[in-house]
Amino acid sequence: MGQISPMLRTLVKDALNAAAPANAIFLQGWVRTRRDAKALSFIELNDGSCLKGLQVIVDATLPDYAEVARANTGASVEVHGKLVESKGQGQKWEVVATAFKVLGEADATYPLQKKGHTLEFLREIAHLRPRSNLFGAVFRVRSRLAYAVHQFFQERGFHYVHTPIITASDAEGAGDMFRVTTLDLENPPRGEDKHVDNAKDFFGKKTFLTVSGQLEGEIFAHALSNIYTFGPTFRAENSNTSRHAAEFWMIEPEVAFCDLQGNMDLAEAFVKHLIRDAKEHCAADLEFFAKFVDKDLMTRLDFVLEKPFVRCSYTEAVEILAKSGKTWEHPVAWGANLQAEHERFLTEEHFKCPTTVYNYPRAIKAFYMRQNDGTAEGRETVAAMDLLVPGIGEIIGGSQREERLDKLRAGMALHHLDEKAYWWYLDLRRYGSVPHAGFGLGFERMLMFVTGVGNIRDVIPFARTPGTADF
RNA sequence: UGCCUGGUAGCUCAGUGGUAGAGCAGGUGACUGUUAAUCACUUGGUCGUAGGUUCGAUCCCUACCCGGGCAGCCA
Repeated sequence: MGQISPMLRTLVKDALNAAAPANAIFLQGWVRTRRDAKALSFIELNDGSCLKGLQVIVDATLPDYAEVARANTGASVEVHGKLVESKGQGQKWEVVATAFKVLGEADATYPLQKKGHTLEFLREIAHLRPRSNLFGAVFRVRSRLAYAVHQFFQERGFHYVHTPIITASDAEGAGDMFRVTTLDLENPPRGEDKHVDNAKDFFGKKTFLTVSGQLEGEIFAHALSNIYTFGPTFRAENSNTSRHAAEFWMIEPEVAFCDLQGNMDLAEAFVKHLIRDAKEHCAADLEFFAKFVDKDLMTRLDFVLEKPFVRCSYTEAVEILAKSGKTWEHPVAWGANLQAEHERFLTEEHFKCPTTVYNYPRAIKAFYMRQNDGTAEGRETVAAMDLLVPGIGEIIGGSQREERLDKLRAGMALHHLDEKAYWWYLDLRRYGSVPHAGFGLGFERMLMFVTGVGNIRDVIPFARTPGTADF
């Protein structure tokens, strides 16, 4: 790895980082652009190993020179040659070819020409866009951060739990679910009462794609103490925004013997770890984003790394919003949910910093969140938290969970949930219950924050949004 | 789902109530250690779909389809 061999393929990344010239090197990749001169041709070769390409010189006297005419933008090629210091400006190393071969041509219909394309157009060619500078960089960062997620938790003694993708829990309150069925939709089996007989379905009951692994995660936190999940999640909501997708990846740690404070500490450390890791391991790609996507990217990332996040209770937040002198499209009142405009004001204008809002009104939060003790009549709160970041809004949502059986049952009653469906969840409170807490981080939203890319469709390889499931 | 906005050449866009242009890509040629190379010439479009208004619609109106933005829902 990282070696230059005359026989084995060398990655462009390793060639560019070479310490010394090499008499023989072998490269394979795709042509980004070709410039022909009278006596030679210049070919920029990219293989996705890094942002930059490697300049290949093919002399017109080379027996293989006829191949160069076929090496248009997008073609795949292989090159044997010498790695030498460049005679031209703009790059340290270049390869003088001794043998040159086109493996797969790309004719004039190749859509990714060497010019600016809109993100909208590139989405329509999602099978080719990873070959562009921007998307190559985005998906290298995505890969690296997925690794960093595991690294962060594994180094802290967390165990990775694979929670189910198909679930029968149909009321977790996290959103509308996709139905999973093998029934014949044209002619489903029907019972005596003419209703569809779900007992005849594959699993013997109604099943769905998961909206969260949290409840199953809690089971494992009650055994392995510190766990996390990292997998695909599905929401059947008709959301048409730049930060919602029907299929996205979520990271959900769940920690036994942990309260809301510990949860907020973990969330902050986690976000900072991911940013630090991207800066360290994806420096060239981040510089590209800073240059072409978001001029303020580096300043923002540094700022987030250096500053402690602001923590602000929901009640304080409401007071700040009420006193701001702003006119709100959605009125500010204790008991109402904070709207995007409110969250944006807090994190972008008031605090100008990632902000964790905690202790939300009980009535607007999920049944499993822990009821805070000693709250005023009519102002009951739960130990919930949302981490808001400038530009994106909510990136993390979490809470301390209700570990007391009687309080949990009261919460379920409040939300009109059937205890029978949650018998195993209630059992966790019957047998060895412990205070515990966790959160969910939207992986794509984190990627948007780290890359500056403004649309969730552009940080996931093949986006699934309402009306679109191509590729 | 609601509101707003757009759909003109392969791509990025301009344009006008009298049936259309530029840049890039493509083609031809010139030139050059070039670097989104440069220069000259050149190919290329039933102006999203269906109706309507009008002597006449790419332009105005309506509906629909598709893209995008914002909001709600949330991660």
